[in-house]
Amino acid sequence: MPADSTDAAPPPRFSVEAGDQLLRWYATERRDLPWRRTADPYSILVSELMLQQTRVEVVTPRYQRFLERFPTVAALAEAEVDEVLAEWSGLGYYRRARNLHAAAVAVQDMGEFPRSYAGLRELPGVGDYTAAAVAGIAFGAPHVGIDGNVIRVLCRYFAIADDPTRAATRRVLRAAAESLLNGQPPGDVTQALMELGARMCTPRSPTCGECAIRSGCAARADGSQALLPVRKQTKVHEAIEAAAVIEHDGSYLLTRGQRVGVLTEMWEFPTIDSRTAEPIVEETPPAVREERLRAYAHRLGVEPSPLRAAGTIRHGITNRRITCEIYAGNGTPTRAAHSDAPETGWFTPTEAAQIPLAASARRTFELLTVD
DNA sequence: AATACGGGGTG
DNA sequence: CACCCAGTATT
Repeated sequence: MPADSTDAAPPPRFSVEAGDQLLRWYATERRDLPWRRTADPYSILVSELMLQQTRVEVVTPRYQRFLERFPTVAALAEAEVDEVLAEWSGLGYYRRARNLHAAAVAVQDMGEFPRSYAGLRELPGVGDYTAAAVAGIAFGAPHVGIDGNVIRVLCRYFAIADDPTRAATRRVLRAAAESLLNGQPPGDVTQALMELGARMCTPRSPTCGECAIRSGCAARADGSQALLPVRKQTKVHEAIEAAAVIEHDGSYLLTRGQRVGVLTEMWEFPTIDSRTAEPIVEETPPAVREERLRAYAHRLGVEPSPLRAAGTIRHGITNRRITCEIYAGNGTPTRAAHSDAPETGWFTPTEAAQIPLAASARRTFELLTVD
């Protein structure tokens, strides 16, 4: 034991006054978001899955559209996964869409919507945060959802400089958050903390002078708000790809299943990189890239014309930054694809808008029509 | 505990 | 361009 263990700091807790200040601020200043207008657990679950690692501004229009298409658990459970993925296109983290569909099927099988943290936690795609948030918001259960916003607010308010990804730190944060549950509606506690994190206690340039709980904030007192929460840097890998845009009678060749762990069910243009059967690396000359792409197209059962360089798109998938060169030309389906080739299809741009399309492919379509 | 998983908005 | 977002599942 360290020698100073006897004067360890008391566990951080909110005062009753701070809790009142926070909840009063939330009651008057909360944004009118669509998922705050419903008490339907299914709708709230949809919003929470959609909001995982995705900003409110991006989610809002997509949430409305999703619920118009799949208005109930039953409607979603009866839909095909492909329909759900198509509706999810562009939102990223496509496992969420499959999980949401599977969760709807599970709820149908259970006969009723799980109302407890433990019951919700069993649903696919529902982790600690989402189970706590839905339990509190939809059912008034005494749980606080702790997401990135809440972690930031708590680490600053209590000047917690420990790594918030550590289990011990998470326990401290949870206890601190739950100290707000004293007589307050749990759903409002969660959403008030998140709202504060999104509007005042922002990652950069927080507006501490306007914050509802600035008087008790330890980071504001010592000026450490810009340094909290602490985080370790993530390493980003550079990657290079080449994609073939092959047209035939107004339709374009797309594939899916060409990658291993990523974008497995999303349609893309045929793409090669350093790890594919027709590899390219940074040093590969353009003529060889074009040749490898044609070889790939050949393996897909297509006889391509020579391909011309048509531009470059930059995009990122999680920890990779990708430079993708586009090579465009014509091609004719000639025979069956090689047995281990990925799934292929020909789509007009209109048809492509209705299938699960990776964002890079959407960007590529845009690049072509702008020319 | 570390890593993979999308995509986009923002300073 | 770096950071990071209403995180989860897997290793």
